[in-house]
Amino acid sequence: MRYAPGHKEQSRERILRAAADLFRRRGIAATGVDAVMAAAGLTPGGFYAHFRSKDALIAAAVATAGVRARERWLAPYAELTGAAWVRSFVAHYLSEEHRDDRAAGCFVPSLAAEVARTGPAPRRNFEQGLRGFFALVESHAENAGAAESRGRALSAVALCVGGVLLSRVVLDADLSREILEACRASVERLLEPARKPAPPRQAKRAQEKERR
Amino acid sequence: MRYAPGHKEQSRERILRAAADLFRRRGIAATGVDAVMAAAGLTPGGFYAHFRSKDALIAAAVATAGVRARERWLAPYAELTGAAWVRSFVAHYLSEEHRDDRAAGCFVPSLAAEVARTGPAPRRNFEQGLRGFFALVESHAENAGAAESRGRALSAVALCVGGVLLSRVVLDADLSREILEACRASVERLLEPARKPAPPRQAKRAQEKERR
DNA sequence: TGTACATCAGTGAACGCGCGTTCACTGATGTAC
DNA sequence: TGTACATCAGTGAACGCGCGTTCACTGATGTAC
Repeated sequence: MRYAPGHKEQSRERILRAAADLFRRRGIAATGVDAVMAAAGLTPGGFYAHFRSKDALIAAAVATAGVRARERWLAPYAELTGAAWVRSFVAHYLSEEHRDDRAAGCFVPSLAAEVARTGPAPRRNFEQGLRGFFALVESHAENAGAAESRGRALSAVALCVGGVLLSRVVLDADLSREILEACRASVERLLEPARKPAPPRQAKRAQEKERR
Repeated sequence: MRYAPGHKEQSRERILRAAADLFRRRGIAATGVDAVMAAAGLTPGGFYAHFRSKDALIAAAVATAGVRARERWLAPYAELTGAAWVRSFVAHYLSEEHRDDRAAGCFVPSLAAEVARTGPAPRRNFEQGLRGFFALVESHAENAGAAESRGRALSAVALCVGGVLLSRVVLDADLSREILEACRASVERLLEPARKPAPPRQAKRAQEKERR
């Protein structure tokens, strides 16, 4: 039905978005080319005018999912910094909404394990998205620039990813919420400035002040 | 070739171990029944004398992988406690050896995302193994019994799982090692007793003493 | 301005292949008499 | 103790189906003269 010349790039975008969504929701191996094309409003035969193979689609869709994650997690509270940013970020990332929204959620918990088993091209693109995630957390966290801030950012991301992953696999709704809550608290604790030997309660008050 | 009556249970065990290994290494959706049976030294036709379907195998293999994880991570340093146990545990769990040994490694980073997309039976078995993992960390960590120890244990597990997951997907060997190292440090920091307002350096010395 | 042809961006049927599953058959062991 | 039969624990070929991929064809748009 769509024959208009000059629209090929738009079709490609639709295919990529459909693939990024379906891969996150159902898994890469479990998603066929036919399903992706149908979700993009096209027939299976046209696929190979856009991509050389399913492997090529996987690599491109991983990159797309990374870019969409950046849009989702970077833009909304870009003006915040320090403890306020951390609080706002974990409240969204480690939320029940994000846990339940696999299709539009972060690509890392959904795709990491499967991408780790693929060839170098998808992994390269995944790594690029992941570096962006690391940089996002490092640049907004309280102790940006400090010697240990890089390691803190890496492990804060690992903790966020692990938390969402575990909260999704668990059947017990109470346990799932408990995991999210525990991870929120621990990420905040991890990204606290550690240089001050002050007891935690005073540190918390200082953060509250800064938030206003 | 194996016709001896009374050996059925052993065949079943071999199938389960082969499935648990292959699922972790190649993924659940990407592993066929034929491959599992071949790895168990049997032909594909015999499979349905042991399991009603591939779904039934998935549920049983997840349970098997959970039990084997318990053997691997519980037994070796069961006599240690507190900071010494934490140090020893993360040194093994967040090691390059574990990262590179997907087949015999922990089932959580390998299978969580895929199991989260399956039916209730595999997820139930996965959850049971995960609860064991939580209990393992909570019971050995320094602040066992404290009010916050449960949340600390949950998030420490999430951090360990996320760390291994990210270290596996990344192509850059330096970044992969950096992730593991950062997570080791952060898990130790998370499981530190938090009540003492002492600066980190003194706390570290105290842990070193306890280790001897 | 109209007509003929080329190109774009698909359609839709077909291909070979591997998957999960079924089933008729078989060799080794156990049991009855 | 020997023989006949039943049962156990598989084998191996076949089935339908869905997958990734190919290809002849087609309707809409652009270009030449």
